[in-house]
Amino acid sequence: MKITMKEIAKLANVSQSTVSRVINGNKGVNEEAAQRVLEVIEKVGFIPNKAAQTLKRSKSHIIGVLLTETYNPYFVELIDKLESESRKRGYNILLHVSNRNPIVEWESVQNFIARQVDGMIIIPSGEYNIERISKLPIPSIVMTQNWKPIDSIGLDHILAGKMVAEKFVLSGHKTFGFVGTAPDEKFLGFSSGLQENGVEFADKNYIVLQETSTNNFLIRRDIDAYLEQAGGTVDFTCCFAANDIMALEFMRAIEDRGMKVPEDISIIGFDDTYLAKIMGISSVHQPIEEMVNTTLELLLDRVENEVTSEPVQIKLNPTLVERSSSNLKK
Amino acid sequence: MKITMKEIAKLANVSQSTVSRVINGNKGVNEEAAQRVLEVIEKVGFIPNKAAQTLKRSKSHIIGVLLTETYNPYFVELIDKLESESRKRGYNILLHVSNRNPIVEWESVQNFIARQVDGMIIIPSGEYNIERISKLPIPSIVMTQNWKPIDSIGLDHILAGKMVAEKFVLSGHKTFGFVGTAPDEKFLGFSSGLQENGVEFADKNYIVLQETSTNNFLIRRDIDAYLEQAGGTVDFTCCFAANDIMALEFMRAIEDRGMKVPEDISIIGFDDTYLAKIMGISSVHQPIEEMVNTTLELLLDRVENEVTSEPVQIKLNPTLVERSSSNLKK
DNA sequence: ATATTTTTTTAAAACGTTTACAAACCTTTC
DNA sequence: GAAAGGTTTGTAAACGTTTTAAAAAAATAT
Repeated sequence: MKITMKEIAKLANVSQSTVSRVINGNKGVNEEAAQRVLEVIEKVGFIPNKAAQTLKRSKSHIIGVLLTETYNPYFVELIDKLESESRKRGYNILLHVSNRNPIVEWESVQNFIARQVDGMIIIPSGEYNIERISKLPIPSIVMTQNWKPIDSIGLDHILAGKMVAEKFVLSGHKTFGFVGTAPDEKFLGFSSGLQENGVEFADKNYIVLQETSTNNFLIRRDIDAYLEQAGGTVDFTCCFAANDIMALEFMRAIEDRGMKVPEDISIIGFDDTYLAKIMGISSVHQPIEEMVNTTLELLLDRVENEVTSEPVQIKLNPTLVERSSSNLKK
Repeated sequence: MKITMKEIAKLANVSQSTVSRVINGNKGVNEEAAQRVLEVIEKVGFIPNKAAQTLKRSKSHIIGVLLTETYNPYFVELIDKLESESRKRGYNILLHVSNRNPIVEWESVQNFIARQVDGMIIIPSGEYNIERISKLPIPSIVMTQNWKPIDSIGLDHILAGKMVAEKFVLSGHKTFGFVGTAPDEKFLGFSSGLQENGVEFADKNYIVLQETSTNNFLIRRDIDAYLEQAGGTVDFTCCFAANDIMALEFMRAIEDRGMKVPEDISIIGFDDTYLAKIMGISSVHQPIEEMVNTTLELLLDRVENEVTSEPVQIKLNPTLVERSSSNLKK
């Protein structure tokens, strides 16, 4: 039923290995014979079986990409770029989404292995599986945050937090808010940045969001809950949000309650996704293009050159894109 | 280097075929031997090579998913659901993005074939490749719109357009706007819906957006251009947008110019993505869950049961979710 | 002419599985 | 105690490629 190199060989009156050579552009094939083979291939529409190639070559030209979630447009912009850049380089993308479930995460990694991926790009759900992933014989790289004993690439979140803190302080703000899930490097940077500038972050101004991957409406729910409990207002004049959706939802929530952005409250988000651009939200820029290119370069270098140097942690520098949601001094 | 069934066999003191039987849970293996095999597998962490399995079984358990673009959150919600549901059913996702380029689209399909996917789910860039895709020996299904000689599933866009038209008319509107790329079924339904209700759509109220997949900022640019040319205002009191982003961008654009939504203009978007939910935009709902489930059911039925009945076109019914961007009569 | 080198071709062994078939081993049963 | 039956096991072929090693053919030199 299915057409294979064997039939091509028969039709072109050569041996199978000759067909293979032609397909792979190997030297030492008579010009005329090669022509005949190509014609037959064209005529019958033969497409080589990559499962067989993978088996024989021990190379699949597949990259496993594991996302935590898709509700954040940032990850989507990332995967879009990843797909096109990988394809350009001759690799295809096998996609998994862990929904921040460490068990699913590990299963996905196992699946990648079973599928013989040449490399894996992982946005981890936490540190749960980092250790064992780093021990795998397959090149793997962690994106969007730096993790320790593994190749990783990400913005310098600490620095980003500090940068925002400094901006706020220099613009005259005295009280500060933060929207995010459990305290992370962004928050760490933010609060220590405040300290370095002689002010203190007040814990009650931390709007804690439940960690969630599937349902972004919890964000608004948690923000509303916070605002209700706080009496419909807020004890700070500027606010840093851990991503653009949070920034947007926070903005909508306080505007619904009559506060004005940026007059009453300045807001800065994170990721600089199209959401921030559309909505005019100031945001810490993620250089997606640079990130993807660097990631693929490193990963494919490991894949193709069997380099086994120490894992590296690549930190990218944050920049702030100012829009109408914040009123900052230059 | 790489560990195979052969070593497992040796270590467990059985033949390779026995190992295979154990792994696949086949009957006729001595309980004690099976136990031994499982222990060895566990101990050395053996994972069967799916490339070899694919080759032998002529079944990859991979589904090729081809998207046009990712800027529209609707497609993202779709792919997220597709990934999780496929995984639940034992299939993995190979992802391609065509960026509405018919050549890339066809290359992706060829790649799917080479990769031995069991089925393909395609959001097409147009009709360019539909014909030849429908002729492939691999089950394929087109999503989000109905296309003719191929399995397809999508909202009834005509009906959706009519529904919106009717809603607007019944709510007392007399002038109507539309935001979208080249006229499609949504617009067709919308304008014929108006006609059926005794009113006419004025061509000058069609805000034409350049077809684009990579850069959503063109949307705002085109809307601004239209508004400038129209003197900063608009000749209609209600507007239907072909997707939620367009609705959102249009809303922002007219609000920036001092018009009020919904007091001056009612807006209804399309897809009912989280964007619409967050921003309070009325929108025609896409039943993503139902769509994905129906798609997979049909596709996997074709894959697993070799059913070769005629292609079907499945039409889903639109419903309208009303939010604060429109002021409609019940 | 033949010997030598070079080019082109083929046959066959892998890659890691699954599976049809046959062999070996137990039980029963008469 | 042998025939019949059922389990369990192993051998080997196959899936569709790539690639090595060797054979064949062609080209060149002597």
